[in-house]
Amino acid sequence: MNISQAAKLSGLSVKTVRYYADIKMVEPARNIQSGYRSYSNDDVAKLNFIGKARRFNFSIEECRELLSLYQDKNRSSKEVKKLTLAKIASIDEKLKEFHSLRDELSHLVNCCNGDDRPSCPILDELSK
Amino acid sequence: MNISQAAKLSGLSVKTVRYYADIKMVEPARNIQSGYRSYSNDDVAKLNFIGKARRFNFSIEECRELLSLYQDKNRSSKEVKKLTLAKIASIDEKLKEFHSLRDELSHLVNCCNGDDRPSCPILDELSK
DNA sequence: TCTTTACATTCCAGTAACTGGAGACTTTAT
DNA sequence: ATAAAGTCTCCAGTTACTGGAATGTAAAGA
Repeated sequence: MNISQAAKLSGLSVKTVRYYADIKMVEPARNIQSGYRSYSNDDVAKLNFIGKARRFNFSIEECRELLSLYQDKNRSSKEVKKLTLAKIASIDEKLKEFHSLRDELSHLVNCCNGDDRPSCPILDELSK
Repeated sequence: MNISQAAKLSGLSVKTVRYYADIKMVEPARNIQSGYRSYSNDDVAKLNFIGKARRFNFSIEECRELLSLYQDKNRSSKEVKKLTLAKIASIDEKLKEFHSLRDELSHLVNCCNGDDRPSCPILDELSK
């Protein structure tokens, strides 16, 4: 199938699918006449896999790792679990950051009367 | 003072401080002989301000806005509050995303025995 | 004073993961 | 036959820096 079909089936944009071909993550066959990329169902499955992994916040490099594990029928689940646990830990980090950020900002907003006078605790805090 | 001093006082890297000069956010005076950037206490205050705002996840463009409000003695607190509320909303968005991401991943990890056998619910889920 | 060392400058390239657009070619539909 | 839609490659831009090379200046020690 052509790239737009593959894109539609995998829920990715054509640009993104082409990008994944460029970086050799999913390299489709080529139609010899037209030079068009020709995607198999297998290629689409990989695109799907990558799309999901990206939505799970795995980086492209991590996706590459996962993909090779995915394609290796003899792989163990240990490595995948390790990778995923590390990912969870980094998400926890981010969560902590964002929570404290949110708390600080909402505290500041609550102190700010938000009228037309120049007094503003948010800016005051920022400039301390 | 020289750039490294300003960097130290503001808690930013020299590269970053130079970058902020390049993009005309904090433009220090110049020593005519040497061509070295010469930072005033006021410049350092601005750097501090920007550093904090960046840590609060404001973008460079938003920092520019805040900085101009900060430097405008006649500004109202309304605009700042508006900007900050919008920022909180976007943080809430991110928090929601990360929470559900975390939940999904930890669910998968709990299902995965993590041994040397190829069976792995994480990859199974990814490939669905 | 000379020299070494530390600090400064500019400019170019690279990061992550795409996205947008130009110009050219192919396929499909009318 | 022609027009519209799809595809190709290649280049540039995004965000907010970071790293490095080549070069110039300043400060400290012998």
